Amino acid sequence: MKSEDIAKIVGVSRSTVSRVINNYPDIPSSTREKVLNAIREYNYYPNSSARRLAGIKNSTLGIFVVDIKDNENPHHVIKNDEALLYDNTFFAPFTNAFIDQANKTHYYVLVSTIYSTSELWKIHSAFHEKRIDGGVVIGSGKEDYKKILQQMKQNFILAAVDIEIESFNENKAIYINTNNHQAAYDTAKYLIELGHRNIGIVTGDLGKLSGKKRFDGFKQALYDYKLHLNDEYIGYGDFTEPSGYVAMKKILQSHNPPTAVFVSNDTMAVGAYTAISESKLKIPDDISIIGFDNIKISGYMSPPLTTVSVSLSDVARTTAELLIQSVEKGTLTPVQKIVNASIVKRESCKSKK
Amino acid sequence: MKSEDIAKIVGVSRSTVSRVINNYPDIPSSTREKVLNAIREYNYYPNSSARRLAGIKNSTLGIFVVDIKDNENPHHVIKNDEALLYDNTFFAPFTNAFIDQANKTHYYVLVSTIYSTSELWKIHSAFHEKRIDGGVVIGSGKEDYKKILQQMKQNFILAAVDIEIESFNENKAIYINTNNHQAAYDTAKYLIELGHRNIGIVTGDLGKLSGKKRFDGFKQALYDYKLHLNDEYIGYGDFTEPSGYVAMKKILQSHNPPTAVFVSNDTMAVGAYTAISESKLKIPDDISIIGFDNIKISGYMSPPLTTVSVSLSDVARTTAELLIQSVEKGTLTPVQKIVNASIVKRESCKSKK
DNA sequence: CTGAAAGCGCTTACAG
DNA sequence: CTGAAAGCGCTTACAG
Repeated sequence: MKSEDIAKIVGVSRSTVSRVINNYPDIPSSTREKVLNAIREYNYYPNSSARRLAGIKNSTLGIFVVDIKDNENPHHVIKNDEALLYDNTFFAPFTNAFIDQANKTHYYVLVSTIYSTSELWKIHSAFHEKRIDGGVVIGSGKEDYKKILQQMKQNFILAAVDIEIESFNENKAIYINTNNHQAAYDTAKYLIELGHRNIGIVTGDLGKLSGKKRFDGFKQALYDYKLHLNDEYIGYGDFTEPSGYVAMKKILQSHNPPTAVFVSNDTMAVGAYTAISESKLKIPDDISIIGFDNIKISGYMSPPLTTVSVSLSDVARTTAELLIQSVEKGTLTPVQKIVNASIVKRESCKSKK
Repeated sequence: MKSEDIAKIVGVSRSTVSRVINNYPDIPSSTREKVLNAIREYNYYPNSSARRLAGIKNSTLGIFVVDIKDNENPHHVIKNDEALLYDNTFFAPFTNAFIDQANKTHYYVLVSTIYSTSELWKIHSAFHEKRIDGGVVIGSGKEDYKKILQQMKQNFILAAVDIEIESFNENKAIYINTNNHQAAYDTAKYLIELGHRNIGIVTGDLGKLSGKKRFDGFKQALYDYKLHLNDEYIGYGDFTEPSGYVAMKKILQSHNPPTAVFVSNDTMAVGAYTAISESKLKIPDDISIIGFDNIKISGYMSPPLTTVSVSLSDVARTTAELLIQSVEKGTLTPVQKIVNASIVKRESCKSKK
């Protein structure tokens, strides 16, 4: 069944069929109705490739979930396949919310996962082969993002979530970042206001914007409140659960361990909880913990974890909207958007007064 | 940049360029090299729509995640947007593993979410518009699946995961189901072998294959072991957390509450835990609980939940493989595949001897 | 081994 | 208001 068949059935030309499909105005409603009826009756759907070729947009957006661990420190690598993105509490909510938002506006979405630098071609091929009208990259580090930009033609409609940029003016794209600095600042401030003075941090992957900003915001708060950050109180993690465990272990070996620790994401907080319990310490009586991300597990930990909530679905919706706006317009409108986050108070922090 | 441009640069015809792209044999390696070099140098990617139109397959698979709650009992409906698929512990791992597997074989994947019967057209349109070469439906109930089949042309390559079928011979497709009956049977057997005699169940959505089979397998085990299933020990849930809470509350109101309960999925077990703790009962001392699905949270509950693990990523990989096999062959090979599951013993079950 | 040409199923100026 | 025709960028018999 092609448009010509419909045309014959109704007794008009392909042009006319095409015009009603594309909602051209000057069609008498009687003709329109006849065509529409035939389309319904014969269950006709226009071939999307032919439409694309003839110049109609694809109505497809791409999501590229990058989770490259090429240079990761060996002892952090979890070799088990299952430990890849499958249970990922960061990408899954984003992806789902993005798809929903796109679907609502009648866009399809193509999802690709990228586990190594050598798979970066997937992004370029999707764009260059014209499979998508626009796409979003999420989870990429700075270096990988640069590589992505290299082969990216200027007129491609690209969005980047949670990716650090050198200079906004140089690399045109739609940038969406959560206000990690401010949120981490608030986090430290919260602990300080609870009366804590010896405060530690488990950092995230400092190669990623979120890791760096959370660390910076945290330090800024200590500085503003004239508190010293003891080197012993810093544990370097990489956002994975085992790294949270290791980092917390290290912090607990301080001469005078901190009474509160900001853990840069909830996944690491799970590891940190284990380390703390192995040291026979109690949360929050001996040590207060505040996480970041408000992943689903966090509410079920014991004690339930106080954390920072960034609405990934808000971020996803915003991204989809901005992307679609540019696609409809046919040209990229570069923007930079900061999404706020807030503290979800549960039971892992205690007043020290 | 189109194939003609490359042809001119190299000094051959479009036909030849096309032949090297499509790996035709009889091309002298010198010509092949020249063309390949030009393609690389000028960063040329063939237009996917043009290729499709000309008869090359699309290399795209569709995932249709259906989560229709049209007829759901009002008090179970969670109106909050966030409660949709975003945190879904069932679909996310499947989707990710499926995408990975497809990507490995150089397939793209289009993901669509379907929240109501009126959105079912998305599936047909993706197929009819030739956006995908094959697709998988997951999460659909029996009735919705029937509706999907209605407009599905016989030659479409369709897979269905965890969907009950009336008659395998009638509706040709690739069916992948987990061995819910056997696993639920094992679950009950496990409790019985621990010495429990008063065993209850929180059922899942009985309109779904998994819900029904789990219930059936459970009943079969009791029957085989000559145990009576007390009506008071049955709580009807629908796989959502609140329904688990309500169902467990009901069970606990029995005259002589059971000492062990099989909860048909882990999400409901979370609700059940709450109900139990509100009744001042201890798991597993007062009551043993076994779940199903081994979602990520289950290991972090207190006590960690004993549950059944179906490897969703195995299921996803199998599905992708079967789908791709059919797509490559150009015609659907109907199959029915049962994937096994096994008990993950943790701390929520206790011997009664 | 390789080019010219037809064809895939649409859309859209162009002309009427 | 509407049809004939060109064109989108490929692939693939066909012929040589």
